[in-house]
Amino acid sequence: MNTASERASVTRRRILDVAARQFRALGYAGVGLRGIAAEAGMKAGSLYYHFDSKEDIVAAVLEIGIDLVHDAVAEAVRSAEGTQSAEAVLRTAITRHLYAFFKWSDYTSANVRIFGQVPEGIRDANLPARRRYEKLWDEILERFQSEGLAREGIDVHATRSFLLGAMNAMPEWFDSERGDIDTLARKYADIVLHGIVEPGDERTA
Amino acid sequence: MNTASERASVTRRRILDVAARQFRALGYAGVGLRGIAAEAGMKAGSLYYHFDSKEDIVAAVLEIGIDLVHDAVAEAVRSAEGTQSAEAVLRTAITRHLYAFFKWSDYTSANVRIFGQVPEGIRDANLPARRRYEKLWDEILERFQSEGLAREGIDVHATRSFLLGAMNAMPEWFDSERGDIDTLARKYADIVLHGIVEPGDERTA
DNA sequence: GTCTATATGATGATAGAC
DNA sequence: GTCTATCATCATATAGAC
Repeated sequence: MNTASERASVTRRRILDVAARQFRALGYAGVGLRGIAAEAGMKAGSLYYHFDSKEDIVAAVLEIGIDLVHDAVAEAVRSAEGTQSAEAVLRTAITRHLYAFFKWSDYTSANVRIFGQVPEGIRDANLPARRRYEKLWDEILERFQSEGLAREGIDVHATRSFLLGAMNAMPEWFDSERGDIDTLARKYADIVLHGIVEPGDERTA
Repeated sequence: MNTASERASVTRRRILDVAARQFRALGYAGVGLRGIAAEAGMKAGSLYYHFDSKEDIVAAVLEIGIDLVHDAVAEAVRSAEGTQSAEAVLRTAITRHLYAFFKWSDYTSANVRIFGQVPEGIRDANLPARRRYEKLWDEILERFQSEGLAREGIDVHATRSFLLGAMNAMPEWFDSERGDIDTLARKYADIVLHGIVEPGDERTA
């Protein structure tokens, strides 16, 4: 790679960083190319050297948003799968998801928030990445059933949707000044693994 | 009430129904007054007979979104509080929340999706209603602790955020053709109450 | 109550200078 | 690579006829 295209890549990434942050905060239609350009240090027309359209920009943001969190969780799961228990793998996956979500939260949060607002073609293009990530979580949860650890009646699909929904809502209220991700991940894992009720004879409902 | 103002109220409500549906799908900035007016069977200028501004419309949608689900859950909780167990109350609350969320999902989903996108003044105006609803859930969860039913280390605030986040994500994937709300509510309650892992000697993580 | 007409400004996108 | 200038279209909001 020569210097020119390297620098082009850096600029491209800076534009996407800005776009992700603004899409997350303002929604798809709430973000204007003039606003993105201003925060990236250029004029609106200059964006078209790096991207073909606003849709092109948002498509890139959506894809990165899923890929970042997928790779973070998949890497941890693949390396732990042979040696660690299903419970340990789930705890690691939850921790990685929350870390990724918090760290690159602009891209992943933008994906969660604006996915339903973008033009249909952009949504369709992002669907395979989403399905792939959901499948990863289904495999993590299915181990509990194949190893006979799951309570009867557990629905993997409902459990995955429940857990991802809970985790994805985290950036809306979590304050990193008042708590840390590891502690939160442990609390979330505790709930989904064992629930809030002390086991015993209280099953009177 | 005379006939004129009654009909005005009906029209006002029809406008809000349309606005809630569009805000939910397209985000705050993605909705235009022309689009709302068209679907409500009038021209954009006519909206100003019923509302002062676009902000006025979205403020009403946000408020209704919280109030509907709050009243549905609060009514069930208050009537069951003296006679039913903490677990039964939680199960009822989850069922009511999911029903309300599904039934009036345009208003409540719009609130969840666009709350972060509206002008700051509108957000601030909706905050008391949100806080009130969160407090209701905290009280439901605190009963487990005050009655000694909760596992040690349970964090009410984290649990409430976890549970509300999970439930609020439901409209994005739930298909009423393939499942019913009661079954889903039971699964969600089972997870948050007892977790996915069969109690026993598997605590090796 | 709803209409038309309009004021004023922002939007995505393009063309061509530098 | 970034700029300026521009186009056509859209936005919210208002005024006044009916």
